[in-house]
Amino acid sequence: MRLSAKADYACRAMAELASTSPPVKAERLATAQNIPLKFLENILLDLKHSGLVESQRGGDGGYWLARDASAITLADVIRAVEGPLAYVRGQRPESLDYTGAAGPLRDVWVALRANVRAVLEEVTLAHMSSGALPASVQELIRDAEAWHSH
Amino acid sequence: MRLSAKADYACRAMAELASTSPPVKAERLATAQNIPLKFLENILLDLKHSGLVESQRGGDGGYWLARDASAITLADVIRAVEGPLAYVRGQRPESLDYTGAAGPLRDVWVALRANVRAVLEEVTLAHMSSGALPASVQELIRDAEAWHSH
DNA sequence: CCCATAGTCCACTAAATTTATAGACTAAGT
DNA sequence: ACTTAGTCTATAAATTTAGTGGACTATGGG
Repeated sequence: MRLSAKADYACRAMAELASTSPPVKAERLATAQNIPLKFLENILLDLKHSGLVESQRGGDGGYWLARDASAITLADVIRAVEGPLAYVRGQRPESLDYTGAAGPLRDVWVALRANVRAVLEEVTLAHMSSGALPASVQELIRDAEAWHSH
Repeated sequence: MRLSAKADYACRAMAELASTSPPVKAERLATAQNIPLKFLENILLDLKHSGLVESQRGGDGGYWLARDASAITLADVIRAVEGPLAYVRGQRPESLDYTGAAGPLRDVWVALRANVRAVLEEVTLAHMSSGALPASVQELIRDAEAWHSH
């Protein structure tokens, strides 16, 4: 399971946007988050087309969130630049059909997506800029670290 | 978040292997699961190099599981052909370092991976061939379907 | 014991996607 | 008018994914 650089950049740029007073220039986001400027501009355009950010041109221009940071989840951001949250072989889990022994696999992918959603739909940009992640997510991290120290 | 065709094929081939008496020829797996034969051979080679399957050449050759189906998880299979279970920009979550407002993002990716693991480390090939998925996974599916019918 | 055959093994090519860049254009402020 | 900065299209480079051809090897028949 892989998350693209584009999605990672988008999340970082949005986190930065959420904690800077608007409007914010693309160049500032690029240097703050170490993202190639031109690539970032493409991403911001995707985000704008999805209605997550708004912008203004000109000397005093820049970008800002289209709605409150608490009303934008990471899932929204990722979907804006990558399409569906979780897909297998370029298709949605439910549109795959498996024959023979692989039958149950479709259900596994559905479960997998549900668990991906459980994280990405919960975390908002407000969580990001406050630094306090939702309790359910924090618990996952604690468990993961406990696991790791074994 | 995307799972490659290779990983999907590998899981399907292993499910088939787990429910056929050995040795099984690559061609049989390919037709049973509708996978390009030559591509499947590459995948089987990866699986062999990871120690998940064994094989024999010659007229009466074929492939079989290197250990019991209940001791091989989908996570094992995916790691064998794709590398780390969940990675971002080609790197493991914990090796990324984020500055400024994106700081908490690293933890989000860790949580995400934990939740991916919660599914893939639980499901074994024995579950696949019996058709009975683990209870925790079944619950996720029920919730996902309830969600969908809204 | 050697040959023929079936089938695995490996190196390589082709296609697709992702990542990144360049430059022309448009709007906003001074 | 001039400068600054977003918008958009095209395209180039790099990486990943998908797919193929042919060499190699064990087995069974003669």
